Amino acid sequence: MSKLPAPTPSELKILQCLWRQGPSTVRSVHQQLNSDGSLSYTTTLKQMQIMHAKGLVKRDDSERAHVFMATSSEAETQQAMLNDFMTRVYEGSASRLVLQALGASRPASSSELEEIDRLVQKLRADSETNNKR
Amino acid sequence: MSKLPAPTPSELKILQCLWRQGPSTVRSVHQQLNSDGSLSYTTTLKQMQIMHAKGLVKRDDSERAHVFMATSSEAETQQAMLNDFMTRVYEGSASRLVLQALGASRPASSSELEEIDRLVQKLRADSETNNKR
DNA sequence: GCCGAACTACGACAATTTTCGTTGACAGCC
DNA sequence: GGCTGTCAACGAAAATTGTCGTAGTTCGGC
Repeated sequence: MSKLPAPTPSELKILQCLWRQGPSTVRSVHQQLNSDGSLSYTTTLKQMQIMHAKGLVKRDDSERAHVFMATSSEAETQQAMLNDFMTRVYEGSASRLVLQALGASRPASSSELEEIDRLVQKLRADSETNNKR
Repeated sequence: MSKLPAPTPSELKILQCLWRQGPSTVRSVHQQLNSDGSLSYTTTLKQMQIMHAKGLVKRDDSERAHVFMATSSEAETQQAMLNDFMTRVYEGSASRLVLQALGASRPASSSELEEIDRLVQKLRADSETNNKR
């Protein structure tokens, strides 16, 4: 499995559309992404052709209007982008990234904090176990 | 205070050098960044000139070898880049970003987890207080 | 007073990203 | 059978990024 390139900002918007909607035609993506009509149809088409050439999307061309779908899941793509970002900006330190993300302007909600708390407890328990033995 | 543009990947490397070393000449940055000598001096110089034009760095040109320093602190820059990344990739959800960062291949160390834990407890306590009143 | 070394400034060039117009194919309708 | 509208493909243009060579300036030593 060869590595996919990181999507550019515009490519990411198209991928997010495909993740929300599932397999879609160019027109469908274009309308979702461009409700204000500021962009031309061929712009979206070209982007998706480039993304297909890069392997970011797969294509079913059995119908006249080709149907595109994302090659990687949203979680996989986010994880790859996050790892790159963490390496570049935080020199690989997940904890510093997390501390700053939690301290950001818009703090997480109560239930979100609970979920994070659960994960942290679990990780701490795991690390305890590994250190003991 | 007008907003600074996000640094590109190479620009970020230069900024990280300036944060580590403090105010530095082009040559100093170039040597730190390019111990293998694969890049030319003028490349680094040009980058830093562009960064100066963008306002990413300030310059003291009272000496012949100009001395550059970062305009924003590392924490401020990281925070801005993180907010942008969070918006673009996670649609603004800090918690989803945090959950994925903690679940990443390289888990945080024990003491780091403790620190995160402390912050989470504090945030939860704060949100309790705010909800009660 | 002149020379060479170190430094900045400027322009150029390739690659990438984002945008769009034009062209050619194809399906349905009258 | 020919017209009309929708679609993919292609080329091209502008902006950004990363790279470098050349030219011009200035300092210290001879």
